[in-house]
Amino acid sequence: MDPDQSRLRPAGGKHSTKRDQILRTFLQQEGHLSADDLVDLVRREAPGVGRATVYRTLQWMVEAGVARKVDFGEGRSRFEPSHGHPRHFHLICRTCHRSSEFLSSDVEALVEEIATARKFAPAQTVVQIYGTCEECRTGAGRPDSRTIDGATTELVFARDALRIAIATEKSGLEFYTRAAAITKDARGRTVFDKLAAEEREHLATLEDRYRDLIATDPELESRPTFLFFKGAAGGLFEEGAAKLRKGVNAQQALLIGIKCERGSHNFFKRYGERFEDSQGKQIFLEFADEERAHLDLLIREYRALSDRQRQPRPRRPAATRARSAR
Amino acid sequence: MDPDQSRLRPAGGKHSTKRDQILRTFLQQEGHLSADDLVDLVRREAPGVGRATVYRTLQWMVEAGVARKVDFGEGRSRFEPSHGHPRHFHLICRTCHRSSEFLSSDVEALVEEIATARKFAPAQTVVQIYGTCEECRTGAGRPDSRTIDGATTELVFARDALRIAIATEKSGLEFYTRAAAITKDARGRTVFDKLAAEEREHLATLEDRYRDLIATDPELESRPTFLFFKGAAGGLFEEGAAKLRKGVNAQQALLIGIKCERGSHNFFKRYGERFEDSQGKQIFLEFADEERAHLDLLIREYRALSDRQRQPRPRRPAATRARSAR
DNA sequence: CTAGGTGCAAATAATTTGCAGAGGC
DNA sequence: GCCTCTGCAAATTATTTGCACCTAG
Repeated sequence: MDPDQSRLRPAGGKHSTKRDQILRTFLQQEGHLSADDLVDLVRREAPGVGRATVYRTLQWMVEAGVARKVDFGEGRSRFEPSHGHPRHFHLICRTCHRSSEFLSSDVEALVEEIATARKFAPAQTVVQIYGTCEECRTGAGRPDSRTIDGATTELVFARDALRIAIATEKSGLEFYTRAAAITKDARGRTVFDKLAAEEREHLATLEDRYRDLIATDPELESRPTFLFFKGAAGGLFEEGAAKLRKGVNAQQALLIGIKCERGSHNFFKRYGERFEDSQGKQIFLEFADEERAHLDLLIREYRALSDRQRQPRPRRPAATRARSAR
Repeated sequence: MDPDQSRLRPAGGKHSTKRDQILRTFLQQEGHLSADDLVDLVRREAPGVGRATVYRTLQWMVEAGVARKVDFGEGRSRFEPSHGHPRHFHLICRTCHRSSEFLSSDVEALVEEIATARKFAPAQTVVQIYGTCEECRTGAGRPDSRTIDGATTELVFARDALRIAIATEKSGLEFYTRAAAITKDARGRTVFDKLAAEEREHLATLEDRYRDLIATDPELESRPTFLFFKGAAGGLFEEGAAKLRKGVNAQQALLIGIKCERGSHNFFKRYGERFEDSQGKQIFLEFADEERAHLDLLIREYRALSDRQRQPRPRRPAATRARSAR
C-alpha cells in the first residue's frame, strides 16, 4: 500500500502485524511523541497492544535509525521520526511545551572546533534553547504557520539550503566575472571565464530547483528560517569581491578563489549529506564535487602562475609583485 | 565558622541541622552529583538522613539558585553548585560518563541571534556534545589535570577571560598608538593618545591580575581552554590595525575604533556579569564602563570631525552634540 | 517447528507525597 | 506552641523484564 513503508521499515527482526501498525502510526504523526502518546494512538486503531510492545518497538526503531530519541528534560523520552528530518536543534517553549526546530551550520562549526581543541570525538550534539515562544508572550497564537515542527521541516530545510547555495553561486559568479575582467594574463582570464560559466550554470540549476520547490507549497517562502548559516555567501565570495574592487592581481584573485571554493565545497558536502530528499541530495553532492574540481583547478593555476613568475624571466625571488613584507 | 556558609545559604525557609549538613556536603563536592550520590555522601556523616529530605533540599537549593539541575540523559538528574560556576556547556563522554565543561561566547551570540530571528525569548540554553573523550579513545587516562570539572572551573574561567581581555587591550593599545602616529589633525591625535594611555593602564591592571591568578595555582596555565571566544582580540582591533597599516585617515580610524570599542564593551559586560569572583567581576564591569566611555568619546569626535569637514571655517569648540537627522 | 514477537503482570528506578513525630524560634 | 522540617513508607511515573503464549517464515 504505502511504498514508503518498505523503504522505511528497518532491516533486522521479523515483521509483524503489531510492529507494522506501531511504525505506521508513529510515522503518521508529526510532532515529538512520548511513548505513552504513541500507545494511546496505536490503541485507537488496534486495541490491546501492550505498552511493553510499543516500548520495544520504539527501541528497535531507534536502533534501526527510523526514529530518534529526544529528551526535553520532562522526565520521559520523546521520539521523532528521522525520515525527512535532518538532525537539528530545538527551541523549547516552557509555557506551551511546544518545540520548534532549527539548524545552524555556524554552531556546528564552532562545536567541532571546540571538540577538536579538547581532543574530544563528538558523536552527537544537543542544543536546546528553553524560553518562551512568541505566541505565549504576545498572547494570541495560531501555531501552524509559524512553528517549524514536523512534516514541513524537510521542505523548509531544502528551501534554506537552496537559498544559501544560490547566494553562494551568485557571489561566486560575480567574483569570477570581475576577476576575469581585471586579469591581463590570457591564461588566467580563461580560467576565470570558465569558472564564471560554470557558476552561471549551477545558478540556473539551483534557481530552477528553488522555483519547483516553492511551487509545491506557496506558503513555503513565508516560513521562518530553519537553517542558519553565515559562512557561504556573506562571508566568502562577497568578501573576496570586495577585495577585488580594491584591486588585486591575478595571483591574489586565485588565492581568494581557492579560499571561497573550499568553503563552498564544504557547504555543499555537509548539507548534501543531510538531505533526505534524494534529488536535493544529488544536486548538492554533485556541486560539492564540482566545487572541489574548481578548487583543484585554481590550485593548479596558482602553482603554474607562481612557476612562470619564478622561472621564465629571471626576476628577483620575490614571488608576488605587489605584496611587500610585513 | 565557614564564612561562605552564610553567604551561600539561600534565604527562605528556616535553617535546620539537616539542611545545613546536606548543603555543606553538596558544596564540598565538585562534580555533578546525582541525588542518590548525595544521599550516600550525606549519610556517611549523618546516618539516618532520609532520601526524601535530600530530594527536598535539592529542590530548595535549585529554587534558591545555589544549585543547578543538569540532565545528561541518563534518566536521572544531576546537580552542580552554581557558586563558582558560570553557566556553561558540557562535553559528555559516553564511555567513562565523565563530563567536562566549556563556555563559548560565539555559540551564545549565535543562539541569541537565532532566538531573535524566531522571536523567541531564551531563558536558558543547553549545549551538550556527546562523544568520546581523549582518555577513553587513547586508552591511558589520568583524568585530573585535563578534565575541567568542578572546583577549578572558576579559576580557569577567570584565566581565559583575562587572557582575552589582555589580548583585547593589547591590540587596542597598538591600534591607538598607530592611529595617533598617523593622525595629522592635532585634536584627533590627542584623542588617540588619551585612549592609548588608558588602554595601557588597563593592560597593566589586567596583567597584574593575571599574574596574581597564576600565582595561586601553577598548574593553571596548562589547563585546557574553558572560554572560547573569537571576537575580541582576533577579530576587532587586530583587523582594525591591519586596515591602519594600509593607510586610512583619521575619520576612518575613528570608525574602526568605534566598532572595536563596542565589541570590547560587550565582552567586558557579558563576562563581568558571569564572574562569581567579586574582584574579577568588579574589574570587568569597570572596564566595560570605561570602554563605553571610550566609545562615546570616539563617537563624539567622529561627529565633530564630520561637522568640521562639512563647514570648514566656523569652528565650534563646544561638543557638537547635534544629532544629524537619521 | 522454532526463533522471535506479544501481552500481562511484576520488577526497577527515580522521584514525590502523606503523615506522624521532631525540632527550631 | 506553632510552623516547618524530617523520616519512613507508600504512591507515582516511566520504563524494563520474566514468562507463558502466539505467529510468521
